[in-house]
Amino acid sequence: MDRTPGPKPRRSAPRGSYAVGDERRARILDTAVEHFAQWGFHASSLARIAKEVGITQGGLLHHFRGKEDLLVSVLRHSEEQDRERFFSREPRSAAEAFTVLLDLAAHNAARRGRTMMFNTLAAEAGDPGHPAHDHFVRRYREVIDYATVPLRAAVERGELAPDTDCEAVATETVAIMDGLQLQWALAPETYDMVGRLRTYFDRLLRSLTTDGSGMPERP
Amino acid sequence: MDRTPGPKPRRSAPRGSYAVGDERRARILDTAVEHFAQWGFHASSLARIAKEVGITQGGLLHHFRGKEDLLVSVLRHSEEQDRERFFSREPRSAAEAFTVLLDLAAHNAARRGRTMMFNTLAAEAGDPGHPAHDHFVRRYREVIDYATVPLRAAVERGELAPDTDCEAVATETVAIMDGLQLQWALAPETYDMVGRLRTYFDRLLRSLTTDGSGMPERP
DNA sequence: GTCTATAAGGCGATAGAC
DNA sequence: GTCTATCGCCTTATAGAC
Repeated sequence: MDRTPGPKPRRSAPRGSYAVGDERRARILDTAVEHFAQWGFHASSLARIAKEVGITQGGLLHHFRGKEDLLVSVLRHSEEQDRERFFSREPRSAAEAFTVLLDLAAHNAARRGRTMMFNTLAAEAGDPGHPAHDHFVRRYREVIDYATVPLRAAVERGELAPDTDCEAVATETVAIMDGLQLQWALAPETYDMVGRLRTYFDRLLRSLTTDGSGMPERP
Repeated sequence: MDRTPGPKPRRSAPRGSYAVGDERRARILDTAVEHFAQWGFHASSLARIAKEVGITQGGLLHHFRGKEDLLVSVLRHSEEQDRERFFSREPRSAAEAFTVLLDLAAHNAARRGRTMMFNTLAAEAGDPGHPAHDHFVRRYREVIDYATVPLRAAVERGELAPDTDCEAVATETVAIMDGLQLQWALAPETYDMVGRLRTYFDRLLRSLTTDGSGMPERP
């Protein structure tokens, strides 16, 4: 489905033979995403994942210590990609920050498996005993903190109303994105997730802006 | 459906509980909620549910045809309760409609298992092969339609801005509630879900209210 | 209404061959 | 790096006793 474009030697890669091994590893990760999306963590099966990759369960366990290790690896891998692609530099205005989130939503709509995986795992992880519980607690803390920064800066610059509760807006923004993703997942072909999000940002920004100007033109 | 041909009117027995024979059935439903919450559908186990109820798997299967029947029964039972409690009469204003939703959020925060079950199942059901897929597609359609009605009425009465996209607002409101529930589920003791929702409604209602001064025009 | 027994199969993890 | 074989346990569903 989606090929990871940048095979970078994260661990010290002596001799080229690692490239081959890493590609198999990457294929396992991609396949695991689809399975965690459809089955969640508990009901996913290493044997089924391995079979789809074209190896056996024993072969898969050469690359990952066990099921939990696979899950954590998948989550880490996925989110590192996103961090690089969307959150590597600071937006220069609140409107630009929202535009980045619209790009993210569009990207998510283009990778159904990964998006559905996050829907399912984020929900499952509410159980304190879930192997990804701590991961998601930390993730939401980070994401909301990150989204709060450009809002605060915009308030400082007088771009947004001075009494804006930036963390509340950030929380709400993350919630809306998750909620729309949940609805989108039920009918991905017909549901305009990005359009819904744009409508929301449009009104949000208008209500936070003192002079009543809305979002900039869409890219 | 199982047990339909009973002469006993299980439905609308307003005096707080079930006939003695159906009490076991109700206990199974309650227990199943907790298990579907923690494990989702696929990874839940009839034997574990039965054991917690205090019977065997075989005993449980006397009340429900199989696992899917149990799931459908749980969903139907849960949502009928909510429909009666929260959505049996039409709100008189947009503000009152939002108040009902705040009550619902407070109620959800007070029944962790059921709320987490809906988080997990709604996410899992994105898979078209999931036994609750059609159920959730229908449910979101109904909920959004239902939420749209009082908004349209409020626009007609001049209570809200005439250019309000009522279905968009309804969609967004449902999304926010789901998104906040997802975050709440990760830390139910410390997360003020109702407060967050109230903050959102406050700003939403303010931005939708026509007070005659400088409401910017929008396509 | 609940039990036991059983069928037929899937699970994760480990061990060792090559 | 991948295979096969295996362990012990779990799964849903059915059949029949009481």
